[in-house]
Order: sequence, then C-alpha cells, then structure tokens
Amino acid sequence: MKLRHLTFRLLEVYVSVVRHGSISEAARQLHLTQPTVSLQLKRLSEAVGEPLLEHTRGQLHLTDAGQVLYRACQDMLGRFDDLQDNLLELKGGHSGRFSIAMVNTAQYVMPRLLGPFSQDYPEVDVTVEIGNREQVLHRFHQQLDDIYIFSHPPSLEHAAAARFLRNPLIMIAAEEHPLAGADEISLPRLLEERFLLREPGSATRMLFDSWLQTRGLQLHRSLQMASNEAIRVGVAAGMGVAVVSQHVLPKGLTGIVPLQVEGMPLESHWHFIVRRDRRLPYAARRFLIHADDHLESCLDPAYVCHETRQLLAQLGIS
Amino acid sequence: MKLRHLTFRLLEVYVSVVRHGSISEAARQLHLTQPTVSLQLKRLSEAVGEPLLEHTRGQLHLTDAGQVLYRACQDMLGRFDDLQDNLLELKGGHSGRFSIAMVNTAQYVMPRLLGPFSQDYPEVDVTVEIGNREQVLHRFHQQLDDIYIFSHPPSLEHAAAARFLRNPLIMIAAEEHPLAGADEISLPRLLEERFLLREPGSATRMLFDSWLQTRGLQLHRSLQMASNEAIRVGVAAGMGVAVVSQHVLPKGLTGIVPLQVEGMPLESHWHFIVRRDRRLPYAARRFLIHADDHLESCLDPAYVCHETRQLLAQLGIS
DNA sequence: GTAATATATAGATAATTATCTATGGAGATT
DNA sequence: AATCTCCATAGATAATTATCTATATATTAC
Repeated sequence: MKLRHLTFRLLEVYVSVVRHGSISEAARQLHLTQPTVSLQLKRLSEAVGEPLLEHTRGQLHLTDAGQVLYRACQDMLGRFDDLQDNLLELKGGHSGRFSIAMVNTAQYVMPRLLGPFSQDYPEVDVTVEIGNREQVLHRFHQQLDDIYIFSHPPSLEHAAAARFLRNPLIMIAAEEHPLAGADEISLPRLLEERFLLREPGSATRMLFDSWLQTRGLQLHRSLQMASNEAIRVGVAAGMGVAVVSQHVLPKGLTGIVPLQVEGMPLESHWHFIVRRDRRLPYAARRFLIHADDHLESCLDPAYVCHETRQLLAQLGIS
Repeated sequence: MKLRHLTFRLLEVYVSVVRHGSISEAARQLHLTQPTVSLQLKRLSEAVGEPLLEHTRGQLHLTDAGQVLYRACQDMLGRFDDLQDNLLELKGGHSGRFSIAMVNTAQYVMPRLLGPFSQDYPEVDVTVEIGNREQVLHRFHQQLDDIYIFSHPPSLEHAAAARFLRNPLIMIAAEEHPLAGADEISLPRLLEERFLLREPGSATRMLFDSWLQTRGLQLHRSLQMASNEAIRVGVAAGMGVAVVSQHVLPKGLTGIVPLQVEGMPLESHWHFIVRRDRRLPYAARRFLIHADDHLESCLDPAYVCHETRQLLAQLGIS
C-alpha cells in the first residue's frame, strides 16, 4: 500500500460511509454526488489493495480489512483533531469543542456542571443536544456526540459509563390529594390511583415498571404524557400521581408534595457515557475532569459520586 | 487548518527534515531537489498557519507549533505503519474472523479441526452455528456464514463443495435385538423392523430413502425423533433400528451394535461448502488450508480425503 | 574577499486528486 | 410489470499536489 495514495479526504469519506451505512446517505451528508463517493471508496480500496465493504441483502458490511482500516482512519482523523486543539492552545488559552447529548430530565442537572466549566474555559464550544431516551440512544448509535447523559443507562455495545450523581425517583401528588399526608402508603393502596407517566422507554418509567415487577405488581390506571412539565402540571391539578426524578422539582414548588411510599425513593444515578470505540476530544476530557473536580461545589454533596476518573483511566486517559 | 491541505507526503517530508536537521540533507535522503523540500515545508507551514522551523546560527529548531506538529506526524505515520502490519496479518489469515455453520451431526467432527486451528491461530475469531439441515440451508441462502458443513450437500446455486471426510452411515440395533448377531441381513428382512429416524430433510434420512428407492424398496414402519441423541436412546431401549452416522457413536458405547446389512455402510462424505459469489475472508481461507493440512493428524486417516485445495483453486485462491 | 553551502523564491510542467453529469444494472417496493 | 432507490462505471473537467530547473540571497569557511 502506497502512503501517498492515501489522503485525509479519502479517510473522511470512508468514515462517513461506514457511519451512515450507505454511500448515498454519506454523499448527502458530505454534499457530494453519489458517484463521487462511490469512486472515492474505489480509490481507497485500490490503495489498500483489499475489498473494504460488501453488500449483503442491501446491508453494508465491513470486511476484516475494512474494519481494520476504519479503526485506523478514526485514529488518524482523531489525531488531526487533537493537533488542531493543540495548535489552538498554543495560540492562546484553551479552546476546542465537544458535543453532549442528554435525556430531557438531565437539563435540570447538567447546567450546574456545564455553567462553571464554560466560565473556566470560555473558548470551548459546547453543543448540547436534549431529547427523550430513544432520541439520545439513536444519537449514540449514530456516534453524533462525544458524551451522553442517561439516568438509567441502557446496556450498550462500545459504551463506557460512570455514575456521577444519585437521581432518586420519588412519588408525587397534589397537596390536596387524599394520600398527601399519609405515612407509609402501601403499594396496593397506591396502585389504586391513576398514574401520569412518560412514554414507554423513558428511564423513569422503565425503572418504576421493573421495580413493580419485582414485587409482583403492575399499573392499572395510567395516563401517558409527553413531557415532565406536563406531568407536573397534571399532578398539581389533581389528575393523578407520578414517579419523577427529584431533580425536576424545583425548591419552593408549591401545590405538589412527595408521598411517603414503602420502598421509595427509587435509587438511580446519572451517568456520563462515552463510546469506547471513538476518540474523546481534548475538550470533552477536560470537561469530564473539571466535572469530577467540581461535583461537590456545583451539586448537592450528599448525592455525588466519583467514578469519572475510573472511566477516564479505563479509556487510557489520565 | 484545512484537513485536505494536509497530505501524508507533506508529513513524511517534514519528519525527514526534522530528523536530519537540514533541508538539503533531507532532500538528498528523499531523492528530491532542495527547492522541492523547501517548498513542501512552506506549504505545510501555510496549511498549519504557523511557522514550524527557525534557523538560529545555521541550526534548525522547531517552534512550539513545529514541535506539536512533529509529534502528531509521528503518531499518524506510525498509525499508518500499524495499519499496514494489520493488513498483512489479515492477508496471512493470522487475524480476522469467519463464521461456520454446520448440521447437528458435524459437531462431533468439526471440533477436531477447529480446536487445533484455534490453537495455531488464537487471534482468529470463529463463530460456530449449529442447526438441522433446513436451518443451515436457510443460513446458506441468507449468506450468513462463510463456510457450511454438510454431509450430503444439497445441489445449491453458487455453491462450491469439497469432501474432506468419509461419513459412513451404519445400521444399528440394541445388543439384544434378534438381528444383532446375524450375518448379511437381507433388506426385505430388515424392513420388517421399525425404523427410528430424523425429520424429513435430514441428510441421513434422505440418503437412506434414496438408497432404498434405487433398490425399489421403501420403509413401512418408522418413528420420527427429534435428535440423534433420542434415536440412540430409543435404539438402546429396543424401540427399533436406525441408520446413523458412525460419528455419532462414541467409542466404547455399550448396548448398541452395528448390524451387518447387505450394501452397508452407506457412503457419504462431510463437505466444506462455500459460496462462489461471496468473498471468502482470509481467516476462513486459512482455516480451510489448515484443515486440509491436518486432516490425518486430527481425524482417522482412513476416512479423510483431500479436495479442499481443489476447492480453493476453483475459487482462485492458492 | 572569494568560494562553498544552505535556503527561499520564481516559473513551469506532469501527475494526481476530487468532483461533476450521464447512464446502466440490480434489487426492493408497489 | 413498473417504478424507485442504490450503486458502479464512463467520460470529462477543475483544482491541487509534487516535482523540476534557474537563480538570488545569506551565511560560513578559508
């Protein structure tokens, strides 16, 4: 294989095709025509001297050589990104950029970490993507971001996770609700109420469903709502009860109270998740380090946990 | 800095200049003219947007940017070298992966080939799929695997086959069976017995059925069973006789004896089957070569046959 | 002061890369 | 069977890269 026949452009195009699983889709993303991308792949394959891709029933697959090349491309392109960051640092201070995707509820938590970080590193550009669980999972699979925030992380191939904050789930009702002042409400009694909850697949719902299942119970009366905000408004209006992350209740909120239910709050944790198979940009690493160093000062110290350094060590980052 | 303005050639030239400490010397080493190298450095510097080198009293020094770039160049060029090594390993079949699907009975045979191969090539990942004949055929049509093992290969479009081991089919009965000690049992006599057999479509049954048909005969009393294990247990219990692959009878098995029947054992062979219309991974090629080279040492030499090299030659692989 | 060596710039050319449009074949969908 | 989508190939063009020779300038050695 001739080094001079390999260009960074070819590597970029290749990585895009693999990531999108389609030559046509990669062409659209790169603003090239489909024959251009097809020809670039051909040139790359010729430079390597091996087939890189194969189509089986319309599905794009990497050959072994294609897999090996893909990893090498990611490493080289990632090293170029590092180089750029290093050069920017030389020019003046710390800069760079990274992207972070989080489930809806995390938007109540993450600004307390991102805010101080942006103050300490004003030149770093942070892109924040917020969505429901399914949307964030999709972004994870498409490798669109550098860091992912889940409260109940799925079991993901290529994922490395670190808990950083407890995320207790509590039961809430309106102040005037019959169960509002009761002690130790039993689960059978509770399940007589109507439950307001998010779409299937949301972490809170999944955790609550599985918790009920371990007790041989399940919900009878429920109403699905599209956002936590809608749930809060509905609970306050007496439409029912709900399990929510304690984070979504601002301090001083009136009209809503937590219920005393056996076995609650449910313990879950906020996690930082990164892909093992993808290079973590300098700025993202810096953020994770900064976050780990400032958990106590930015969040309630009783709720924090420090696994982020382990995560970075796992990735070979110190 | 524009990625596309950076080429591997520029990186090579730069590393050479730094290493030799002189543009003229690097030019000599690279078999280029001095103005060429000077211009390449200029283009690189322009691409980076920073001076990279400075001359102090005739001595070449790297600027900070030059230092940062030098390290990045070494990493990227080093990663290219690794890539080449990886590709060479793949081509030699020393690493990579392949998938092999086999009919149930083959699991008594194939470990004796796969085990030594995995010991000799620990870096190769082998996926083994086991199923009945229909399932393996389905996988063949879906192009899910690289190698298929059948004892009685179907006539398949796009298939190339090579026999590697005789697979004699014998008639068995319980030790106490009336025919157990008889010489040269006639077929009419034999067909008075109840036959335990697998589902329609299994190789053994197909072969036996077609063998009977060539003699103008057919089964009268039969009992279908779901596995060879169940057949063996049934035979030992005196439920009837059965045609089985000799392989499924472990040495030293008691309670079951082969019957002396005219025309038996039936000759069949284990086959390696690959798709002509699909590229065979290097690791799979390496396995077939290794298997062909080790048939005598891994299996009973009296039963092996060497057609695998012909198969590979047919596929244009030497 | 002169010669030798190293480096930068100018002008030029060949080779290569990157991209387009046009079009045909294959497979999937309707 | 017709249509749509995806991919590969052909032909073409623009842009860029890589290299040359010629030559000027600066520095060092003698």
